[in-house]
Amino acid sequence: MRATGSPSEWRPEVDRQWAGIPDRLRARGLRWTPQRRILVEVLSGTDGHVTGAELVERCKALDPDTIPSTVYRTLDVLEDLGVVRHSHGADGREEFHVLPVEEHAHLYCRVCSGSWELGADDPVVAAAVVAVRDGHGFAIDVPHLTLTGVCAACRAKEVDA
Amino acid sequence: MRATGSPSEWRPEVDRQWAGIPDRLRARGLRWTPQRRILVEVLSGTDGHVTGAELVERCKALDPDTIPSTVYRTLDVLEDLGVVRHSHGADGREEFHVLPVEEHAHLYCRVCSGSWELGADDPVVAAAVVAVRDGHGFAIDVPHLTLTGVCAACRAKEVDA
DNA sequence: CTCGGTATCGCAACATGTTGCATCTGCAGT
DNA sequence: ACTGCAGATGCAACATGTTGCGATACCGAG
Repeated sequence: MRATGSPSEWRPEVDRQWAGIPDRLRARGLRWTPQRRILVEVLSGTDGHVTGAELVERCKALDPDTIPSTVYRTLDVLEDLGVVRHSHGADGREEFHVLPVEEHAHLYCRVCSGSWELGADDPVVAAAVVAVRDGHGFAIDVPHLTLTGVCAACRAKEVDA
Repeated sequence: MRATGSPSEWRPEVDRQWAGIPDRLRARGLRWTPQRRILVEVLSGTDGHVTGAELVERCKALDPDTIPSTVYRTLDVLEDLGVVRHSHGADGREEFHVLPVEEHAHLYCRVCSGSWELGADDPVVAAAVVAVRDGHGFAIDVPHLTLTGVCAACRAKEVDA
């Protein structure tokens, strides 16, 4: 029974995650609504990071009647489901990561506003996580982490000035 | 000429820092205004962390005509002067540190909402700073750093559940 | 297929900052 | 003391979320 009547192209790993969401909601006594469908549609076409405001915009593109508070509340629900994760960027704004993505932290340069990812498997990150856990009993949420500072390029320039 | 005509008690280390602010502003072509005097007065009586909103409230207590945007703009100026530093708490809200305080990062538990300080001289922090600098050429702003995660106590409880 | 409970929605008000602009004022120079 | 002007202020509008509440509609049971 493979590909029986499947319309457009079928990307198993990706689509299966989104297809299961309605039932995963109902299994928790939650509901599958048109508004949630819109947001999930937007998320399924999103790669990497997005701000809350960006998601609201993209939902409005699909449905001009989109209400921001509904989007934010749905994002909370989806975070409980493990579909997205949020962190706060260097400016304090919300930033959402669509899963599955490799867990990663961010480096943000306050001089040039540039941003880099730091994989959770980066030796530096891994060492810090273990050190904080052993030294303080504290388990860090790596993906929630943004390190603010000055990047190599900007540091070089500052020396000149 | 010691304590000549000094009214109330004189706390050299503390008061001198605040007393120098007007001239430090003028030296940069900036101005010393009543609104700034109010904010500096509030800051001089503040210990540790405060949110922006809290500072606005305290200024309003001294002068009901206080305008929030003026407070925020003055905080920017004072940050340039090195009088305060800001970071973003786990919820993304602004958090100001009144100097001089030892540089420190924060641990924030997303389960119990507890918060702990982590000194810049903490071996874990120091090691991470050096590692990121050597590994990525990136200089971390330690005081801007908030690590979100789960504290030891809450981790113990989660195992039970 | 209808019904009822309750999760969700839409909306309005609020919280916390940020920004543009016309007006005002601190203060350096005379 | 007076004056000019760049730096500050006040105000209003906006950006990004959050929250309370009454109305709506999803969906499991009968």
